[in-house]
Amino acid sequence: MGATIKDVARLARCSIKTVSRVINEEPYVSDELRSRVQAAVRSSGYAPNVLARRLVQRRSNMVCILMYPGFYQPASAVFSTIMDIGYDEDYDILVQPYFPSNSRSRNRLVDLSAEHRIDGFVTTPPCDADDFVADLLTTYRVPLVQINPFNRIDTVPFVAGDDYQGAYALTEYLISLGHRRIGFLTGPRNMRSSGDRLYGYRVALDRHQIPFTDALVAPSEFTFDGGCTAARLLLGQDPPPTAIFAGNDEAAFGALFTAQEQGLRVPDELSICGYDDLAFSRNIWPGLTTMHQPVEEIVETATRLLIAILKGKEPERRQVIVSARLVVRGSSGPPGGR
Amino acid sequence: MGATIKDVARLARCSIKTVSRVINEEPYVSDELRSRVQAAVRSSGYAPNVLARRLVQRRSNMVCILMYPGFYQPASAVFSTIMDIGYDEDYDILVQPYFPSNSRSRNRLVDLSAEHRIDGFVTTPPCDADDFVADLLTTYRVPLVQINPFNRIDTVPFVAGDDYQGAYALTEYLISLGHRRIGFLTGPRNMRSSGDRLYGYRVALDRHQIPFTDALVAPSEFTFDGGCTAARLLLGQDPPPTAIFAGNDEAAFGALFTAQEQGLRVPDELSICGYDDLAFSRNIWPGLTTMHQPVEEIVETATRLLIAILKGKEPERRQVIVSARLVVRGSSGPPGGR
DNA sequence: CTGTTAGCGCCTTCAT
DNA sequence: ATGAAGGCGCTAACAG
Repeated sequence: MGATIKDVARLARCSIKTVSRVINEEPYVSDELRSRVQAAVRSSGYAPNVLARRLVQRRSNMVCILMYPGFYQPASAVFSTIMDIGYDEDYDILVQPYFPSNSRSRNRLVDLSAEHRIDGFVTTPPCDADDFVADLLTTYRVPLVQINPFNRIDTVPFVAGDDYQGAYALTEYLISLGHRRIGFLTGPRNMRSSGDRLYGYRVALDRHQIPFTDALVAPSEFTFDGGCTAARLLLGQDPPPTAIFAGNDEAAFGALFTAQEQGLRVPDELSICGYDDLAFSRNIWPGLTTMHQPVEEIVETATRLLIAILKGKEPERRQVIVSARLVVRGSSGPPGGR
Repeated sequence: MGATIKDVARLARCSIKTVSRVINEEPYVSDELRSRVQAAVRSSGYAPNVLARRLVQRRSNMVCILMYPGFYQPASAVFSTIMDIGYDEDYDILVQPYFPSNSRSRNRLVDLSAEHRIDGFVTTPPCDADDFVADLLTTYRVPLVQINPFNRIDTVPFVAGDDYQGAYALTEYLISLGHRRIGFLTGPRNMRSSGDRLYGYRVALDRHQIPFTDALVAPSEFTFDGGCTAARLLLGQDPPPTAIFAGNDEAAFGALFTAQEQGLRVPDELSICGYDDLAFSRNIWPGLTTMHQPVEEIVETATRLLIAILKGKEPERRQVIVSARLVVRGSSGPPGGR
């Protein structure tokens, strides 16, 4: 059993409050007493009991980030960043899987908020497609920051990528290569970014006087399998598209797989682009051209925003939009390989 | 501010102890009182304060999983499983990045153990290559379960894949296809599984009277870039190997990339196999032949083992070895495409 | 500057 | 079967 504040007080021959002052770096302690306490802390191996502190302060110093399992991205790249923030700010960060509209997920969320264990939440898409999350947290008055929110609510802080701008830029890039028949793979309807990206694609076509064709838009659900199916659909057309812009990288991987399966040479016979720039996108042959979203940065900003709010430091911007950057790799080129 | 146990007691006209009995499902409460309390709980929206409970029980009900950031696998696939266990068993599960021998990581670990916030730990490779972890936790008497431990210590429970068996099986499979010149990509020296896999490869060669050649073994560090470099090295030989067995899937992805970069047809001109069966292995063209390690199962077993130990239910087996299964996909075939 | 007194919300012990 | 008292380890509020 570890030493408690009382043990330290006894060792340092002072009151527990003085010990408390020293370990919390409060002022009003004489240098001499301070160093006596510090010595006592060292010799006893004392460390504050975080649980007791949390109880009396009525704060758990824990935040929770809701993630939809099954997406590649959230994983490794992001965790290190998140946890580092936790360390800096003295928060424990709980990663919680959340399936929208799933009762088990919802119950878990209710428990976490009701039992006073979580000070604040960050949601990632498509978790917040389930209004339950925002409603519940509002009821319990637990602060929430959304990443790429489905609905941008004035009162809820968020950090989002600029999907419209990104999709516009990528489409324009393909057009500049000479492509005219550009297929597009969409994601779930309950995901804002999917809609915004489609819109960026449409506007870019429009600005360059390329007619929009319904038949060139196929649903991929933003998954690998969805990408395969959708790509097969588009490639079956006559004439087939010379380029496919998948609304996210996972779907693009599916499209790439399908193209290779059909013996198409990428990019000579077909250009394929994605969106997100997953860690894997540079590792897949021939390298995926995509829009880089600075996921680490987005997650970090959101988490810091939440913690700032929890600590009562009102940040100047509660709604942040981050732009995406084109990354050209081997999967794109001019139609017909020049 | 939520209702407390006192509020419920007042509403139900009984003592707080009775409320406590009801919410903890203890016996010795009359049916009538019990239902009165339950009604009061509902009408007040009471939920126990987990922080208070943790303090008085001197348990945080939190366990921590140490993961090395940068590996693909740990991520999405695994999290949902882990968190579900947490829900079942009423534990919060903290995922913590850990870099072996890194002082920041170490400090963080000290804090977590010293401040009474974590009841137990699970380590994943190569975190435990740093003896600091086991030493520290032993000192603080915090239970530990290791996944694929670097050193198997009698006193420390673990769950591990059978790397030797798996590598043996995969090598034998390649031999059965007719391969004789099989390259092997190794991982970091501080990773047990790397050594075991190499050993399985050697023994399989040996059993089939194929001479072991040093030049066919190249270091990959179990990363994509490592796989690229190592594959380039092997393919530069004369004659080049007809198959490459990468000690893990990430390195195999690198080898695959390099092969395609050099215009080699996989598997006709070169077979490539990996180990682990990452989620992505089926999504990369032409599909990676690999040994499937049931990662979810391993992580689940380890976590449940830890929680069982924490709850005082001594499990019958404290050291578990799980075997791997061959998964044949498009990246392997007979040498010379028959 | 330093110490004393009260809790935080809950569970444990021991009466009743 | 029920309740009263005490304390987990800490900090907040107020005295000295």
